[in-house]
Amino acid sequence: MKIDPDNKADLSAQIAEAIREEIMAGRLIVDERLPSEAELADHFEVSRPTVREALKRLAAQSLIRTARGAFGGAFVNRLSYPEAYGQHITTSTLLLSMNAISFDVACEARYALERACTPLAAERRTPDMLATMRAEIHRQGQPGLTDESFCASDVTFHRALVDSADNPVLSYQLAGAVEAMQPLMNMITFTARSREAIVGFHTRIADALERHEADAAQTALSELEAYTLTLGRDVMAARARPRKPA
Amino acid sequence: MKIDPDNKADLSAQIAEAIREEIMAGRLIVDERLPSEAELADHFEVSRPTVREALKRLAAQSLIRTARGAFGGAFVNRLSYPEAYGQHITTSTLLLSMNAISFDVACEARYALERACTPLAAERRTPDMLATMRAEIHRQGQPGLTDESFCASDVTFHRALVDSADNPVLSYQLAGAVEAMQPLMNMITFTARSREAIVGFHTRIADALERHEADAAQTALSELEAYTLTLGRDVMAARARPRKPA
DNA sequence: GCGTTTAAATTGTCAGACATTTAAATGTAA
DNA sequence: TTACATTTAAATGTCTGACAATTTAAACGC
Repeated sequence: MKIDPDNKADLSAQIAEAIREEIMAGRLIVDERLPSEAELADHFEVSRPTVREALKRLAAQSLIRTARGAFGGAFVNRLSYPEAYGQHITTSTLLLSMNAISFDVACEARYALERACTPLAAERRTPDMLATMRAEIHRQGQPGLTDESFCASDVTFHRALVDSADNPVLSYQLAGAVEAMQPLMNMITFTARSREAIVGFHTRIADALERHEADAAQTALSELEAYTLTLGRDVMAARARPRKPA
Repeated sequence: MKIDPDNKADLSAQIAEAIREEIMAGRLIVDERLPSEAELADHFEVSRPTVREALKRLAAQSLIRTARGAFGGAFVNRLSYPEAYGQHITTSTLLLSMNAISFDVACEARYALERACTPLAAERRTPDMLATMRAEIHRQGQPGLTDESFCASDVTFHRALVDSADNPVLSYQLAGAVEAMQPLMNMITFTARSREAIVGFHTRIADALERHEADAAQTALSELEAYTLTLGRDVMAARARPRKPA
């Protein structure tokens, strides 16, 4: 780890990249301690603040963690699921919100991925997960619920559906697709009738999973997708129309 | 954006988090310029190096970009697909390599997600994408190919399959699942016979997509999954057995 | 009017210092 | 000997002040 040519880019970025590659390649393993900031500064022939900026970059990606005090320092961090979830959700959300992704495209991706989980979920769903889904369905039927709370409950329901597949890698990958849709969904006004319809779909999905019927669950999911699409399209059409209606 | 209580955590982490929330909430919009480092230091009542560490954290997540010179500064960055891809792949790869994820679990997730793309890919596949798949299949049949190159070609083939669904959000989400498997796949020794089998599955998939037959493609994918699983299990079993066989 | 120069603003980097935290080593008393 | 308090050393966290490099806009000269 001593590559630093006559590059023009920021030194801190180069140093961060050099260390990152060491970690990605497995040459720095989990919980291994990096040299101290002073030693790194000496090694790369830069000042300590520059090294620190590089380390902060790595810390922001959860690649390292730091500890103060004697025998402290920077350590290669074991990327935990919560950390990975958080980063994935952040990235996915920003990607969708900043790139004018159409509601249709995001919706299609989300439901396609969720359907992928359904066969596994139908096979492995636990009473616990079913109870979570039922609870959220019940919450979604409450009259006083705000649109935002309804959306949040919707996310919780779908996450339970995904988690029912009992595959942490799948849950991780899906987290981005499901959570990133929330800002888009939050723009929708859920009327009493549309809520009723959605609760109906959710109930069909939960029922199907309970009976281990993957196909029925997939069908319900597809119909929910189609229904969501119509709700979203109305919103997007209204948004595209700048002339405000009185 | 002026929240900084008597928290114990690093100031640079707090400041980064405060700015990150502004961006995520949309209160700082794309291409908007942040205050200069000096102004931020003044605002948060910290020194400039501390502010800089915070900004580097954000830059590492592609949330901001910086420009030098007059009228330079830090700007909210529009997260591009390549940047999002890169971050997602990094995170996914590390998550798998550092958490003792079983080959089975990773494999199951990957193929479940790929099957989710198949119906769309069968509908929308372009001659271009088919040509890419055929080219990779041809490469995979070359005799002199190293295991690593075979793996790389495998990834390219599967990415073409995913991209055929013509949904950038789907491609982005899948990138993590497909690419992160590569280190695991690289541990496998692909014999001539296993390569022949895999090429056979790939050909069946490409043929099915060409004929717009989603079901046939999914079936082939499932069989490929099962076959990959047996290959992977052999490797993992050998790894788990420390007594070296002469 | 146009090209050149100058100035100003801003990030990038450096040096050195002090503050804070942590764990090990040491010392002390029951 | 054991338990507890103190010291010490190593490391990160933070600050101050300065200079370098870069980029744009304005001033200037022709």
